[in-house]
Amino acid sequence: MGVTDADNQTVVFKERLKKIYRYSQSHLSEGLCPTGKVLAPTLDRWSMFCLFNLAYYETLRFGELRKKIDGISPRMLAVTLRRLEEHGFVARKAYSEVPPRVEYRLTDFGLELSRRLSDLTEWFLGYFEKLPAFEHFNEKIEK
Amino acid sequence: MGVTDADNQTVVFKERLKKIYRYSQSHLSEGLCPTGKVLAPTLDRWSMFCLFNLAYYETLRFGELRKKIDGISPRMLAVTLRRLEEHGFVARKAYSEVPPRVEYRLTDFGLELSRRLSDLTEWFLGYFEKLPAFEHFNEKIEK
DNA sequence: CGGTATCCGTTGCGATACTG
DNA sequence: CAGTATCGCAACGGATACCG
Repeated sequence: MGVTDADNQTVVFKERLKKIYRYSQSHLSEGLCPTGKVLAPTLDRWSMFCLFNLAYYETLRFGELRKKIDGISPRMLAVTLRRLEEHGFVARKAYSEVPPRVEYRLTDFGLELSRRLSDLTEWFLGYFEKLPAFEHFNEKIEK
Repeated sequence: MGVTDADNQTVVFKERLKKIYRYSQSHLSEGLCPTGKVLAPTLDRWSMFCLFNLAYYETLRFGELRKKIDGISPRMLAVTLRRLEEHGFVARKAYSEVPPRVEYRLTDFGLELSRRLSDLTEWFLGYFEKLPAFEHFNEKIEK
C-alpha cells in the first residue's frame, strides 16, 4: 500500500551505501575507497587489455600478450601483470625450460571481474552519444 | 543438444569483449580504456565519497559536503566536484544570493553509476577475507 | 624468451593563504 | 559561503638499454 518496488529498492540501496561508507571511512588514510582499491589496478592504461585478452584467449604467454597489446613496452607489461597477479586477478605459471616459458591466465576472481567490467562498459557505451564529455570519444568510434 | 546455458553465456561474453576491444584500441592514444575513461574520475581519493553522499542525501551544498567528507580540502572538493560535473555525474545549481548558495545533486547518469558501483563494491567486499592482497584491509574492518 | 634497470617528464594531491 | 591561487612533493607511466 503506497510502498512501491522502487521505494524498497531505494531503501536497500541506501543501506548498502551506509555500509560501504563505513568501510571507506576507516580506510581514508590509504588514499582510495574500497571500490577504488580493487578497480584502480584495472583502470590504468593497460590492465583492461590484459584482462580482456586473457578472458578471450584463456591462456597466453608473455610474448603473445605483448604482440596482442599494441604499443606496450616490456616493462609496462611486466608491471601490469605483476600487479594483476598480486591482486589475485591473474595466475602466473612458469615452466623450467630453455628457453623459458611463462603462461598467464585469469583466476576465477579475475574472470568474474572481467565479466562485471564488461557489463559496466557495455552499459555506458550507450551514453557516449548523449553526454558532451564523451563526444570526442564517439567521433573516433564512428571512423 | 550439448549446448549449455554456460556455453551460450561464454559466447555472448566473448562477443562483447571483441566489441569493447575494438573500441578500446581506437582510443589507445588517450591513455585509458573506455571503462577507465568513465570510471577513473570516480576512483580517486574523494570522488566516491562525493557520489555516495549525494546518492544518500540527494542534494547537498558545498559546505555540507565538506563537513561530511572528513579531511577534504576546499581545493580538492572543488576539483573533484568539477570533474564529476564535467563528466555528467553531478549537476551544479548556483543561486544568485548573498551569501552565495550552490547545490549539488547526482544526474540520472550519476545515480545509475553510483548504484552500479555500489553493486560492484558489495560483490567484492565478499572477497576480502579470501584474498591475500586485501588482508590488511580486513584487519582494519574488524577493528 | 621473459623479463630488469635506469632515467625522466607528467600528473595528482596536500597545505596554506586569499577572495567576490 | 563557496570557492581560487600558489607552491611543493611524491607516485606513476614512458622510453631505452640491458640480462639470465
